[in-house]
Amino acid sequence: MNHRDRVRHRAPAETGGPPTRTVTLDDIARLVGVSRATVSNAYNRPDQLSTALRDRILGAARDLGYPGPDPAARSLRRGVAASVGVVLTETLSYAFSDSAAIAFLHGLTRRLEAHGLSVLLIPASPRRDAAAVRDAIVDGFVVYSMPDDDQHVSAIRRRNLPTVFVDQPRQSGSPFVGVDNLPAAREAARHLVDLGHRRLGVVSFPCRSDGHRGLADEDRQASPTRAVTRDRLAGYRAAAEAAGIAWIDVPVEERLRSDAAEGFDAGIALLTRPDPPTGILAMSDHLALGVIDAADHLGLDVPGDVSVVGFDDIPRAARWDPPLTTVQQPLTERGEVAGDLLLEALQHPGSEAPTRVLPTALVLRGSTALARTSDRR
Amino acid sequence: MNHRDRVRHRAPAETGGPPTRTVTLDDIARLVGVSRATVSNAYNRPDQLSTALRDRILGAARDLGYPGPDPAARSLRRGVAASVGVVLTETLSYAFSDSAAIAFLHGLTRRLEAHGLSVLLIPASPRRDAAAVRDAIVDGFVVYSMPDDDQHVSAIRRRNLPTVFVDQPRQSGSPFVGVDNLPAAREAARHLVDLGHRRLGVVSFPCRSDGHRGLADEDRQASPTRAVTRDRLAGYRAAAEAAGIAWIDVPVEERLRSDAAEGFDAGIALLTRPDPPTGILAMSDHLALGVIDAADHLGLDVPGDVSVVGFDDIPRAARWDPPLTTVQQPLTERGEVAGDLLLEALQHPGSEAPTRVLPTALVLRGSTALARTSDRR
DNA sequence: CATTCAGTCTAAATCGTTCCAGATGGGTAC
DNA sequence: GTACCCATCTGGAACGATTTAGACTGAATG
Repeated sequence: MNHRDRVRHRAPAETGGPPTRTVTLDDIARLVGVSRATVSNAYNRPDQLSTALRDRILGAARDLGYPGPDPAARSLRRGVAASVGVVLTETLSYAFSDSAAIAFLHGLTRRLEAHGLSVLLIPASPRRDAAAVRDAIVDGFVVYSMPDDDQHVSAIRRRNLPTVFVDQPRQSGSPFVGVDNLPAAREAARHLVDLGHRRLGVVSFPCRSDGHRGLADEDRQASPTRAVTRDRLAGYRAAAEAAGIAWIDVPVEERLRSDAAEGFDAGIALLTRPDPPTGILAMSDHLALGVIDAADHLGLDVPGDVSVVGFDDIPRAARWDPPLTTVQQPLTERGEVAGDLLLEALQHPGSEAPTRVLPTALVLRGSTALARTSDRR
Repeated sequence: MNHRDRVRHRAPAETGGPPTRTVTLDDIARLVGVSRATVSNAYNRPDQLSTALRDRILGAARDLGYPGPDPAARSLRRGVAASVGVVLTETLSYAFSDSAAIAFLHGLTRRLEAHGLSVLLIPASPRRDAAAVRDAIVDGFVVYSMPDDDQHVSAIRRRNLPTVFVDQPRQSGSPFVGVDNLPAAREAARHLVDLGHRRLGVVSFPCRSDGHRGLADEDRQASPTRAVTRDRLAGYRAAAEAAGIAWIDVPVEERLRSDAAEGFDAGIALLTRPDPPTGILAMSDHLALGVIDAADHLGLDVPGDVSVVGFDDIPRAARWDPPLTTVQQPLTERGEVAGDLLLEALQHPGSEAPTRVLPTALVLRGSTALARTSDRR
């Protein structure tokens, strides 16, 4: 705080004004004896001034310790941020423990960095207000699987910037990329039914963001706030009912996060029921792998005693013991497509908002098998 | 003069001036008939005006589709960005394929999001210029294992913002967090030597950013640009020479990235030499796992025919077949500490710059064993 | 000799806010 | 009636840059 007016010419901030920079364009201009415009040009348009003068300016800037043109001021004036905001389900750090989210970010950044765009990861946990979204200095947004009623999403809508929605209901006029969750989940469930399983169980994402952990009653199942949850649940149910299984008899264990620990917990809960399921549908591979661990822990064989189906096909799924039967979706590609769509929207603001639905495929591996004859009823 | 000024009062952009916002604070102020300051207060200091007026203002804003105060302008005026820039080795997308980087980001974001800070991931591949760094609207930086001579790093230095350096030489006055790579690597190599291995091989990170892939000659080994590479190499060497092994006889295979494919490639190269090593030191677990695959591919047994030691102790290492002997370092904690240090530096700009050296530990698992008696010389 | 021109450089307007230092005006205290 | 106060609201000066239009050279052109 002491040698600040080594450079500063105006009066020192007296009444605690806004935090001031130590050196500005103005200071350089004054020192060299040229106009601000020329200093600006020295940085941004080297062809607009003689090399001699430019060197003199840049030299003076170095001497004064000038940090270069202030990015905020530049962004304000130019109207461009050169960055893209990303908002993900749950907390920010959670994204780095979820393979699916990581793969998505991998694809997304691959596309965006090719255009020199930075990626702003915005904290958007349900408990925080939307200040971070309002203050995000970005040219556009990517919204990844957020609850429908989330305040961050509505704050983003209000920002009125190009926005790509991933795996959630598309908003009018905004590009969308995702998979068709309902039929994909239905196929997974039908697979179990076809193998003769009649007693099913589900490990689900949260239906609401109220921190509930345990069985989801009819009421909760009625309207999950995230589209992914809603659609997969509906898919499971459709296949079950098509096979004549009463949905009310299918326990749905709701868990807060998508990780193996939660999956384990849910697996224990399901498999220690009086009449335990012989086929379990998990909404993610992380959860499914936890369920397999739980079966293991209880001395049950997978797939001998219980079959397990996941969702996502993360790399680890194929290497697990037993290898996981799961619904494959193009995780990285989703990110790439999201990047492409956003770049397109940034370049042609008024254009049509495309919808890209990516394919899924049920991958049969070792975690599912025919139900025991005795269980088929 | 009709209602066309419902939104914009100035003339439509004629000569392609700066991109203008559709609606500004000014427009709301004019419409409601109050001053700009009052509209600003409606957003930022609700206690400074009557609820009635505030509602009227917010209502008008909604009617006009006002996106809220412009973040760039706000940031300029306030002097705060509410975000932190992160620069990582290699491309941005690469970070999402490297468990160590992911764990780091996990820890970092966990700390930063608790304070409502966003994280700006800045593309800093060696091939790009430092524009993204110069334009980054942030309050501080985190620099993660970058080459010493990197232009992005010098651009960050010039920005003169609080900066935390991770796993690379600390810059004067800046906080640092990392591990002591030299002794850690030395311990890893000594472990092999103690097991009787005399013919060693190394799989290394790049010594320079020139895209070289293959054996690193003496010259290249002399001064790797990244501290991590430098220190680990020196550690391996120290242990080898202490055991009387001539370093010139130890093949160092340099690879571009830290992943299993590169490790596999390097493993093949080492193990198909005329006099193949019986003990291999890899600078990361990703590389080490690739080496194990390579041995497998060649019909060699690990650890029977060749011992392998990794570095990092990523989650997968313990679950591999055979489980990997490796140098454990606190991956997530490094991120957390980096976050803490940066938060501290942001809150107390002038304060002492702390150095935090985290502990490492050699974890003995199944990928290393006694050298065959015939190999011990 | 007048004209054009390219190369440099400058002045002033602007980007969209926030915040400080009052102004206003009605109510309460004495 | 005067003094004081509190709650509201306003004016205008920042914040630190970019950009457009034009001024000033000296040289080249016709």
